[in-house]
Amino acid sequence: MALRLYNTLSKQKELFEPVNPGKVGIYVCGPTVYKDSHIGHAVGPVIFDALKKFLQYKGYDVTLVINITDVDDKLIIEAGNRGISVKELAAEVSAGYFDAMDLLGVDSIDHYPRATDHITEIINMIQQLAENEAAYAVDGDVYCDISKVKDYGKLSHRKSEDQLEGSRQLSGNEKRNPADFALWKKAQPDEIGWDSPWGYGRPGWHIECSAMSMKFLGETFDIHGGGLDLIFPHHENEIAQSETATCKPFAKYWMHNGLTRLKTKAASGEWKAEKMSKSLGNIKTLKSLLAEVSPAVIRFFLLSTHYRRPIDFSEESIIATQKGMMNIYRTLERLTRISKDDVYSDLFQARCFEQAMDTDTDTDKQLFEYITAGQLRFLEALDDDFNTAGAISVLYDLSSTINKFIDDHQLESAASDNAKVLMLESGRMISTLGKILGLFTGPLESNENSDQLSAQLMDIMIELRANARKEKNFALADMIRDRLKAIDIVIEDRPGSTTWTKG
RNA sequence: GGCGACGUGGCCAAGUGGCUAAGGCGAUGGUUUGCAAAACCAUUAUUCAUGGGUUCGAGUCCCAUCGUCGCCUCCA
Repeated sequence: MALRLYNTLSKQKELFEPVNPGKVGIYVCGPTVYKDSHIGHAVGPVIFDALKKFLQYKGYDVTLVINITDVDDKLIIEAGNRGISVKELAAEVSAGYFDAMDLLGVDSIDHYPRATDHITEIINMIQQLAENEAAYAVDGDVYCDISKVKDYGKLSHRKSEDQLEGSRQLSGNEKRNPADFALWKKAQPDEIGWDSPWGYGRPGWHIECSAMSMKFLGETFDIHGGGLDLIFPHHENEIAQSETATCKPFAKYWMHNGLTRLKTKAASGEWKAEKMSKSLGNIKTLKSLLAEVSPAVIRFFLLSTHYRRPIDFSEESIIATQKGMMNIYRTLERLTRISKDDVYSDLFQARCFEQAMDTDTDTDKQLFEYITAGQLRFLEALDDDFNTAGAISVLYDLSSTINKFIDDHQLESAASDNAKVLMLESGRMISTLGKILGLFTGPLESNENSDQLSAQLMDIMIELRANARKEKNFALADMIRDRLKAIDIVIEDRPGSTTWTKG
C-alpha cells in the first residue's frame, strides 16, 4: 500500500516518497499570536498530527514542526491597544493555543519554534539572499527581488502582472517591483526590534517560516502544510526566498487544508457560510468552543471531512457528529461491559485474532472477514490523499457489525465463550484503527461515573427500582427513571443488569 | 479584472470512467422491552446544480451557463 498525497505544486495526487528514506519532515504554519485562536487554527494541527500518527503507523520516523509567529504589525498594534508588551501578548495568546492543542489531543508536535527565538537565523538568511543579489535594502527596509527568483508563482500558479488590476494598490512604492516583499522591516526605537546589518528592525512576515523550517528539517524537506489562504503570498514567498537563498528545492509536497466557515442563518432564513477570520470578526474561539463541546468531538468533527474541503461549522453539524461518535463509543463501552476487559488496549497479534476463529462457525468467520476487510478499507482510504472521512466511515461500519454480532449471539446475556473473544478483538480493531488518527484512545471522561457518593446513591436507586419492577410496581419504577432523567441521568435496563450514565 | 475551489437524498458527507451511488444525523415502520432506552431489521437519491459534448459506458472526462465560496491585502 502506498500513500498518495495531493500536491499544490503539481495540482495532482503524487506518490509519497520522502526525501530521505524512512524519515519524514513536516512543517505547518501555525498562528500569529495576537488574538485568541479560533476553530480554523485547530484544523491544520489536528490534520497534521493525525497524518504524523498515520506515517508513524506506516513505519516512518516523523518530525513535525508548527511555528508560532510572535512578532508582527498586528501584535504590535494589539499590544499597544492593551497597554502590554508584545512579548506579554504573545505569551498569553500562545499559552491559550497550547492549552487548546493539548485538549484536542495534538500531542505529536516535536517543536513549536518562535520567530523571536530565531532572529539570528533570519538575519543569516537575508544576508544569504543579499549575497545572491536577490535582496536589496531601502532606507532600513530589506526586500526580496522577485525578478531574481526562478519560477516565481509556481505554487499559486499565477503571474504577478495579472494580479495588479482590481487588487489593492501596494503601499511601499520604494520597491523595485510591486510584488517584491519585505524580508526585514525598519522599526522605531520604541518598538520591539533587533539590531541588524540594515539597522534596527524586525523580520518581515514570510522569512521566519523559511528560517525555522530549515533549521529543524533541513534545507529540503518533505511536507509543508497550512491553510489554503496561505498559498499566496505566504507560501509562494517562502519558496521564493528559500530556494533563492539555498539554490536547492524547498518543500517537496505542499498540502493545504480547506478553510473553516461559519454557517449562520440570516434573518431571511437563508443559510450563509463565510470564512472564519480574525479580521472579519465572525469568530468562534477555540476556548469558548472547547468549553461547550468535548474536545474529542471537535477532533472527530474536523477529521470527518476531507482535509482539502471547506468545513462549514454550525451547531447542528457538531451535534450530529457528536451523536454519531457517541454511537461508536457506546459500542466500545458495551464490549467493555460484556467482556469486562479493556477494549482500548491494543489489538492482539493477528494470530491471536485468528485463534478466536477456532470454532469456525459461519457467523464467526463472517465477522472476522468483515473486520479484517474493514481494516484494509480504513488504511486504503488514508492512503488515498489522507481521506480521513472515508476512513472514519469504516469505523461506523465496524461498530454496527459488532453490535449485530452481539445481538445474533445474545452475548449480552450468554455465558463466556469464543464468540466473546472474537467480539472483543473486533472492538479492539476499532480503537486500534481509531488511534491512528488519535481517536477512541480511551473511554470518554464524561462517561466516568462521577464521585463515589453518587455511585453509591445510584446503586441504591437502581436497587429500589429493581425491587419495584419485580413487584410490578411500574408506576414507581418509571417515576424513579423519569425523575433521574430530569436531572440528566439516563437509566438503561439490559438483560440481567441496569446501567446509568450522567449525560 | 485575474487566479482557484466547490455545487451528491431533509441535513452532514465519501465516491473522480464500469455491478443495484459508502457512511453518519434525522424521519417512518418493525423486532426487542412491563413501558422506555440502547441495539438490530426494513424503508427514506431511477439520481449526483443546469444544458450540451466525448465514450460501448460519466456523479466521475471536456465545453458552456447558473450558484456558492476563497485568493489577488493581514489571515490556519
